[in-house]
Amino acid sequence: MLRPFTRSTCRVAAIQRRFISSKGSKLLKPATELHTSLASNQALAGVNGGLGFLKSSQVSMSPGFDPYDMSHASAVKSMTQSRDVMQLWSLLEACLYSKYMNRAFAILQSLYMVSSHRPYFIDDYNMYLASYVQNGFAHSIADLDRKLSTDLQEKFPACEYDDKTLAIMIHNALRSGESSDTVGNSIHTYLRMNMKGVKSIMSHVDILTVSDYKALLEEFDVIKVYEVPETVRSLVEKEVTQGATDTELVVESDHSISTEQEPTSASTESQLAESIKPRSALESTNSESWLSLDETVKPLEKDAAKLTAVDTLGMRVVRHTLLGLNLNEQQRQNIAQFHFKADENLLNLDQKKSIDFFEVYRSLKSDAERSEFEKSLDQFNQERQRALESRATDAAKERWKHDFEEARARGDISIEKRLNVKLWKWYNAMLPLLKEEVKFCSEVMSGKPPSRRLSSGEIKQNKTRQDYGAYLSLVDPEKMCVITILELLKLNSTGGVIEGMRTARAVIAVGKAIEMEFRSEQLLKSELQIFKDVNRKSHEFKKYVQRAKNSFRSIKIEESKVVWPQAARAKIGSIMISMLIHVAKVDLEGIDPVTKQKVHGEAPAFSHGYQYHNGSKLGVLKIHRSLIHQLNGERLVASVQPQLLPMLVKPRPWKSWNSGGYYYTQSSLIRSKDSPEQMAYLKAVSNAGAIDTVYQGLNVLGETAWTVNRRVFDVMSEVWNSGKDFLEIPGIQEKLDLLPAPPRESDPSVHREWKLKNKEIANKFSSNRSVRCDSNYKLEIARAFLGEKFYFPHNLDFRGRAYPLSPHFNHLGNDMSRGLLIFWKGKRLGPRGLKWLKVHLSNLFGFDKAPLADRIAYAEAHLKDVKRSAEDPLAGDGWWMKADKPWQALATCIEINEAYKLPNPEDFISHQPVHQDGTCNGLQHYAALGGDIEGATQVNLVPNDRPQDVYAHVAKLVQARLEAAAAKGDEQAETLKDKITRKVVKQTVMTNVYGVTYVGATFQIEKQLSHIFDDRTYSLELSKYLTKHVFAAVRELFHGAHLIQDWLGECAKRISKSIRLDVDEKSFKNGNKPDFMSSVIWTTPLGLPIVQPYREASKKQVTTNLQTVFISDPFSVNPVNARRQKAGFPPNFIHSLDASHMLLSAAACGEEGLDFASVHDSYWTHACDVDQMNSCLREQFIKLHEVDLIERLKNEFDERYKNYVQIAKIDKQSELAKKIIAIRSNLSVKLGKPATLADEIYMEKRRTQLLESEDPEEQEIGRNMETTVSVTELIDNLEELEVKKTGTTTLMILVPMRLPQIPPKGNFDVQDLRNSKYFFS
Amino acid sequence: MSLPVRSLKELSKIKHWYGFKYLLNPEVHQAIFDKLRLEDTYRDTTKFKVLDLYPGPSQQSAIFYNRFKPQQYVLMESRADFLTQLKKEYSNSPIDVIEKDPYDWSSYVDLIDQSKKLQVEKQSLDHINDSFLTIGNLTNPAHEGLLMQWYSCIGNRNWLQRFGRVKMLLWVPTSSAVKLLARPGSISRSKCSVVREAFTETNLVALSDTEEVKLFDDSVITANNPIIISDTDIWQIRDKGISLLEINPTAHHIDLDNWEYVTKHLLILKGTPLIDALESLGHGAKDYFKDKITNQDLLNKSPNKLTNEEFIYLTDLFAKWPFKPDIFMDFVDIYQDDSF
DNA sequence: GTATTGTCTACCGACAATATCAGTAGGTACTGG
DNA sequence: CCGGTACCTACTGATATAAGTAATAGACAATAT
Repeated sequence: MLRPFTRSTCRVAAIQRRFISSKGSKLLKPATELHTSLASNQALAGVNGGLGFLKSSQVSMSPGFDPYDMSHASAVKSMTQSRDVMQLWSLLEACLYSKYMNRAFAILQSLYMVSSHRPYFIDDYNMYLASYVQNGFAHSIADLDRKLSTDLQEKFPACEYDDKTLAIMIHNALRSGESSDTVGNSIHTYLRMNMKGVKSIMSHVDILTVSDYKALLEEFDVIKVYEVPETVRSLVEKEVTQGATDTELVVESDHSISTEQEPTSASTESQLAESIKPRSALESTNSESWLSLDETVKPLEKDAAKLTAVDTLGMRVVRHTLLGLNLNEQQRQNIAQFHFKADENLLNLDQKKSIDFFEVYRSLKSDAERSEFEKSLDQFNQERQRALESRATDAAKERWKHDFEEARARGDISIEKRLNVKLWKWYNAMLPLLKEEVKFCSEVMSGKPPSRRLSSGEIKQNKTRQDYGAYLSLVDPEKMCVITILELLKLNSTGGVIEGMRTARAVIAVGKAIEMEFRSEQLLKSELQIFKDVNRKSHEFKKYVQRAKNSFRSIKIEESKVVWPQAARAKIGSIMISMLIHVAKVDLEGIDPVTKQKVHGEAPAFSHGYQYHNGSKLGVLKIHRSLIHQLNGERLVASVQPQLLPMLVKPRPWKSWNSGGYYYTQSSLIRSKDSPEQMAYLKAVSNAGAIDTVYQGLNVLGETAWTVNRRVFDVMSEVWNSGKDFLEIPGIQEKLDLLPAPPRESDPSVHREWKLKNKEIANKFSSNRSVRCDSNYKLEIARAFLGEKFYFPHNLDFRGRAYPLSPHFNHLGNDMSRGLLIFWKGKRLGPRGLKWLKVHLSNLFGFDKAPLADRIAYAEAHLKDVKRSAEDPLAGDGWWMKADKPWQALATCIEINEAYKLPNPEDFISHQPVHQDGTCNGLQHYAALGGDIEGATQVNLVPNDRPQDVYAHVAKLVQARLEAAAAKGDEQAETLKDKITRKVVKQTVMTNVYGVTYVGATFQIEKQLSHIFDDRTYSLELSKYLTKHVFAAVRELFHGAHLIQDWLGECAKRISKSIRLDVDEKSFKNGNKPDFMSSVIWTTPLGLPIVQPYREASKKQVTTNLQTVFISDPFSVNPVNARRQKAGFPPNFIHSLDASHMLLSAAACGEEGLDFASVHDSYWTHACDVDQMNSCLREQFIKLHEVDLIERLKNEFDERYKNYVQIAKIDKQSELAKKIIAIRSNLSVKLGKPATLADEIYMEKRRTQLLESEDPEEQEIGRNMETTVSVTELIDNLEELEVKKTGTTTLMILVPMRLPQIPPKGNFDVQDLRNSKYFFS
Repeated sequence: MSLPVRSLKELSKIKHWYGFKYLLNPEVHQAIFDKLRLEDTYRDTTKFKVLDLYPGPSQQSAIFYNRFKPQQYVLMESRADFLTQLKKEYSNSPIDVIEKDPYDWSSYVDLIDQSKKLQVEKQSLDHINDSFLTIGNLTNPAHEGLLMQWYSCIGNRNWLQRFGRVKMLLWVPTSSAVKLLARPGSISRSKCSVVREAFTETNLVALSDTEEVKLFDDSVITANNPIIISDTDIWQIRDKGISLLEINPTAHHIDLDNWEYVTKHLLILKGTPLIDALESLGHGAKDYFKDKITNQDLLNKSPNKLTNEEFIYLTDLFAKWPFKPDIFMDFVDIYQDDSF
């Protein structure tokens, strides 16, 4: 086919178009004048440069912050140092929180020795000092003054105090209790010492408390109101103005120290509650309309009438507001009885009663009411969220205790049988053990000499205590015990272990969970510290406090940079687990094999051992059989990390690379796989404020409120409780029955068969169990969130794709999870909405390749089925179960059915997310990049009457090829030719985008063909043959796409095989081949820098209490894995584009007020908003692809990898080769030894340095310098000189790294897709 | 009739050795056979049958045949480069060339049970089978697994060992020989050496002259007094040498399932005193064994110092343990992802 | 500097081998000059 | 008092482990000659 437009002419067209659209744009050179580098990317930036690419790529281009951005030696050094610093930090932090001040000071001294860290040292010192003050080690103002001056003058002379230091001094002075004069004088001095102004000192809200500010303002009058940071200003002002006249003084019973105050009695309370009047606006509507509810709202559990209301005042307000709404009697009663105390109503993890907030919300009639309701709910949820993130472990413990005591009270004989009773016993046995260990540790840590002579074993033990001791006293021992038990139960049957788990995973998981708990606790504690004096309790005021707290938390989280090293986690975890192993016992009953008598006994519940896999040992932690049975039936929702559940309030918006998501848990914007490299880029870009669009999009995703679809949940719950398998949920399995072993003397092949079969059985068994277990989690989480309003905080994978942070239950999950989720907010269907809902149903049934009208018709034709399915899902033929995605289909059936119950179905308020999916989204982006029309048509970029089905089309092409071959007498073609269905090729076409290899595809196709042909060898042979045709067909159809794919792969290969000029000899350790260190780095259109994390793994063994574990060291400097870099780049690049598209669409939809959710290439919104979303996403796709992204990528590469060299092979006889040989021998003479590749590189480096020098003379020298590289620059047809084969006649030389030519672009115009109905559908 | 014996010079032209190594000096071969005194075992050559696995260049096969003139001599070879040569060389000779892979268990079923090209006499377990000998070359370290499986077949009394105690002469990498011959207390002591001890009497007949010799226990060298083969007699020697093992199966009465479980697990912690290592056998194993074992010395021994007798003793205790774990669940099935 | 041998084998979310020993680096105590 | 040396400890890197190698074929990298 003729392709009249080359890429460059196309570029001219694009630029001209832009010229028209962006009037007055200055910088518009003709395309031919565009040279490499960012200058041209500035021109290319065009409309979408504003998205962030431009700024970001400039930021990330400046070297220095990335460990790989320097010579090898310094990289190693810096990485080693950062590892040291990280370890020291985490130890320092642990010591401070455990109040090992001496040890902390010693660590501080070590940190001080790390030279590269020196500039930041003051932060560490401040942390120490703050803790020193907080823990009451400073006895007087003068005392601390003395300490500060000795420390900074003698111990750390190169370190200077900063404004935070002063804030700490001021805080200390204020809390010293010394005479007002003394305090005042000191404060004066401190304020005068400021480095960046008084305001800068005052900005440290994490040090100064509200009462500090107040004192400074009022009592001492040394600061002005405007110098108080904004977030606390309102608090302080309020306090000042309201002063002591405030009658509303109530002592807050704070949730984490609630034991201190007894709650007020119920009677006073109700009086108080009475005194607070509901909003007048609501009062007016109050009387008339509580009849308007259609149905009675059922409470979740009726009981708990005995519970007295003991909620705090703030919550009483909430209740009162709620009662002020239009509610029916039942609802009123529920609310009146409801226990509005946040930490007693985390979620209905227990069988406690709770209110179906969703039902209440849905029954409200006016917007005003709804918004009032939501306001109250949100406020309530704020408290609950905090309680949830910080108290859930206690809740688990309480439950065990409760079960235990209940069983004992009842004199239950089967008491031993109950799981929770056992757990409670273990917990009680473990606790003293742990406490003792903590005591030993603190003795060791505080450097106390042992009271007696120690055995060598004890000395050793104490040595290891040095490693983990500091971490062990951070979290309340009770919590640590609970966490350990829960984590181990959670990990049952993971990692391919039949009745247990991998030790390595277990120890790390426990360590991590403890760390998480520590972080939450730490945040809470410091929050209490700061706000402890704030006790004024007006409704308004509470809001200020809330706001101040939130911003305080953000500061705290952003500030914390420490994570426990993996090794430390493992060590802590192993300590905890060994203790548990030691105490946790189960009672047994068995048959003595000799006497055949029944015997009773006791054995550890957990056992540490090993198993082999392919000759490698694997540490395993087995759980005793007798427990396994119990675990199967248990609801283990408690063991879900409470910090990672869906949130009851809107996630903290993303503001920087490490600030966003949960409130008490730090999460990172990007889930980097131990890649400090990408982190470095990310921080740089984030600090430069270049990725705001990313945050924007991500925040839209986080702000979408969800609730659980109760009707679907009820059906699922019923099915679940039956224990039978249903749809994708496997049934309960009693136990694993393996086949009996064949007699020893049977043929080895028989033994082998037996082993394979057993493996298969075990595999099936454990996969079934894990699926069932996972479903259990989903259901239990869903149950806990019934009637709740919740949100999913998101972050990104390393390519920028968004994922919810909460595991198990989220909208990215399987059909079951998705079927359980609906939008909290409801929207009236309207005419379009109703249509889309029908389309959605049809899509869920797999009827998605037809024109929209047909799909609507399909749904309409099945309205009767819909009705039956919706009204009695488990009776009848279960039509909905036949759908591709049955649970979602059921949810949709229910909505459609409800809608049709109304006189006008369009009036129905819909909560069902309706999906619009890209057809082969990867190929869509490829087609847009390559501009090939045929490909674009196939993936619906080109407007068409009916959607195109790529897979069917490929199948057709293959069929045509086979027919042609068969006609020529090809037997295999003849056999295959009428068997090519869509399904046969589907997987291969899909995975083609991911770079599936010929071999891989062969297996895929074989899997399909094996359904047709019985003979395995034959079908394998056929599939080999067929794969060739499928590959060829795909290649033909997506010609442009493949050229791009190849180009991307080639770029990645060259980059990952390129050498920086400032490598040093160390990386040349194996002969003349250096370690290649450069990974592929690019910037997405939104400005997100992506670094492919594929490097050679370097794992090390870490000794723990149980065994050694194999852990990768994130701070090692490893060469890249060129193969993975190459194979991964094309799909990763495309995914970075589809991620950009998604985030752009999210942001756009968010701006237009739509609820938006996405599963990468499937975008969801309310039925009535689908049209609007469709137009948004098309506009954003166009905006994204208006610029020639490939060209821009090349420019970015050219700039980033400028001056890199690569190795090439040329003919030894060529002129160039002779020249180079001559230069080399010259160099050798000069060096007095044979010149190596490293020497050549050094020479070239020298040349580029000269060329880039400021000094014109030096530049001149540089220009005249001849190096082995410079001579190649003069050759134009370098590529032609290159020889593929190695042999005696070839010469290895260095040439500048050059990227291949961009393939020509076809003439598909992305603007066309604006009118493509089926682009997403 | 005598078969021609190809010389080293001739054979060194072979390019592909498939990672195997062969002794290619006829004189040394003769010396080895002198030492082995096979005539003592196989007195009646009229019923003497030999199966030669992976004969490769088959120099040894020819020498063997010429020397012993067995009633039947079968070569089993699967590797194309060797096969063409073998077929050419022995097409009109008393030697049978079987084109089957000795790796496949089915090859033996075909050869013996189906096609009946080789008929082997089954003999009782009170003596070494005097009519059947297996010779083989498993010198490719990558195929060590097969060697170990053959060893375990001796214990199982299946495969070729179903015909009684069939002697085997196997060329193996010296590294494997070291492992197999390790005595209790040796640093190289591992499960396979316990297997050897349990099921066989294995002698080190000859080995190439490499540094690895030092890795053997002194007692092994003194007891066996092996012939040392010069580097130059073996093609592609590099630094990894080969050894010839004479394997004489013995009779045993071991509860194999439990025995395997116990030895396998204990030898993971081969340097840990038994008292601690035992706990890895299952929930509460330490407590159980501690009560049962009265010999304190045994409890303080580490597994790598245990003799097979001691392992059998432990196995016996293990078998009698009422709460012993399910030994057949002793594997992990690695995550396999098959959507579609 | 080449010939053979070894290692992969579709992207992401994701989740991991371990015991033991030899050799070495580094620190300490002791001793002799 | 100093340097040197013997001795000890901690750390690192290498090696063995089990024992069918699931299917397949070709590129590419690593290693040995």
